[in-house]
Amino acid sequence: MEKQAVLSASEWQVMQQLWKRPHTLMELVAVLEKDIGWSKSTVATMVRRMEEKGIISYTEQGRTKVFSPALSREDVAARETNSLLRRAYNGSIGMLVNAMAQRNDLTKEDIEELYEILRKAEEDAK
Amino acid sequence: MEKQAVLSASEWQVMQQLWKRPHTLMELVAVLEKDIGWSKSTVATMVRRMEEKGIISYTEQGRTKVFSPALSREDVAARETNSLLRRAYNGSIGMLVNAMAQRNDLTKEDIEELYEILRKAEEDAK
DNA sequence: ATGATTGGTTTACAAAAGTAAATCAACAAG
DNA sequence: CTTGTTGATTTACTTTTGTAAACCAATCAT
Repeated sequence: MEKQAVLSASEWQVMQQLWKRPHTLMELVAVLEKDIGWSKSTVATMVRRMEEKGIISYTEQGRTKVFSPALSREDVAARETNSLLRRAYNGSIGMLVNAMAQRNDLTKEDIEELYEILRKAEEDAK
Repeated sequence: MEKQAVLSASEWQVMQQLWKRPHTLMELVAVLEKDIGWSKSTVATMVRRMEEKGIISYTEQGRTKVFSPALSREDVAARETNSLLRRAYNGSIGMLVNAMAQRNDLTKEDIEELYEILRKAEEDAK
């Protein structure tokens, strides 16, 4: 079966950091140890595998590697969104929003914001 | 790391069938073999594991088990949606729709449909 | 130079997921 | 009754993911 997610939950953790700015391995270790309790080796393994998969890349600064995302946040978000739409909502964004509305997961503010977004989208479409 | 998805891609395949109507193992084998080329044993293993996890349940008709979903489509969809929103869009549905608009993933019809949905949502909120 | 520190690599192991062959039990047909 | 079929279970192997201990090489401080 083909994967449905671009990134696993763990990979997201690493990417969230790298999307803020590039990090050395040791910088990642520091923040991920603190935030989610990963050991140094765990972080190192994640990083190595992600590099092998082409999810991240690095440049060498002397003997230190500086890692950066090889996928943009926007791109990953869009791909996972489309994948979810296909699987769960027949590909229809309307169905998604409708489902949320039905469950009262939309606040008044959400609705206002959405109107505004649609207005802008129409404008841009012209 | 905690799971981000309620169902794996393979589990979705099984659920898609069961959400149409209950199936016996052999009915599932027939359709999944045809649709996605799974062997009988593969289907059987999937079904057993999903039953163990409590994702599906069954009643016995004589010596045949009839399987049904133990989770509603709506519920699974909502949970995966919220999980995606949190991970990829800071929890904001507005950001999601905006991202799609930005990428021209919204057709004119999508936009019309969304307006309609928002209008109804407001009405219901009253 | 030498021992501690720092940055990185190797090796490892368990759980989950994907995939399926082989086997078994019950029943139907001859 | 024997046997082929049908429905189901057992067993098994591989890949991916999560997690980390051990180990090594370079640099720094004494």
